[in-house]
Amino acid sequence: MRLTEDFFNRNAVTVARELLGKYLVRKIADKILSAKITEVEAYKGTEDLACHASKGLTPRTRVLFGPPGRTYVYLVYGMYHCLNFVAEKDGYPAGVLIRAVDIPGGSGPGRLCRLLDVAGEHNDLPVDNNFIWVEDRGGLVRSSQVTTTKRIGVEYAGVWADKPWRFVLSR
DNA sequence: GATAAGATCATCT
DNA sequence: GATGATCTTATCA
Repeated sequence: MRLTEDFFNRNAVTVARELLGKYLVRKIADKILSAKITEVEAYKGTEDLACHASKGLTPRTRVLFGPPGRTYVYLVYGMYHCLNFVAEKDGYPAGVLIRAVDIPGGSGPGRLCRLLDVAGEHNDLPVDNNFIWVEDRGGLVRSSQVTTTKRIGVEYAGVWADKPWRFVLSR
């Protein structure tokens, strides 16, 4: 079944952990693509220097402060997009970055968005949009399959860079 | 196999 | 004017 706002309206780290094993579904025209989520990272709060919201509420981060479950798509390094889902209650900035899904060549957030044709126009879509969403297909994820590590590419964030907020699903 | 550099632009200072 | 929640390609060993 499709995840609703309630799923995302919780601690961002919990949401990230539980997104593992769920299915990312992308609808392009009348074609449906779906893939199991295998790698995520949580970003939460204005104190988390690795989180975009640490800059405060700006036109760009406005989405993160909004209601949970919405999409947050942004451009990094001028050429790649990253796909996130907003977490926690309306007014609290947090999000979960989808780093990888279980499709050939789908590892890495940049490649993921290129393969699924996700770009800037998919930013700030509501939970019940008809383009991209997440489904729970009932598969159980054993804790022994989950690897927890620090987040990638955020060394500049000081102590926040060491937070174990990245979750990887192994086979 | 490993490391280095290049591409490229919205956002913030 | 500087800088990234990245990936690909080139060059070297």
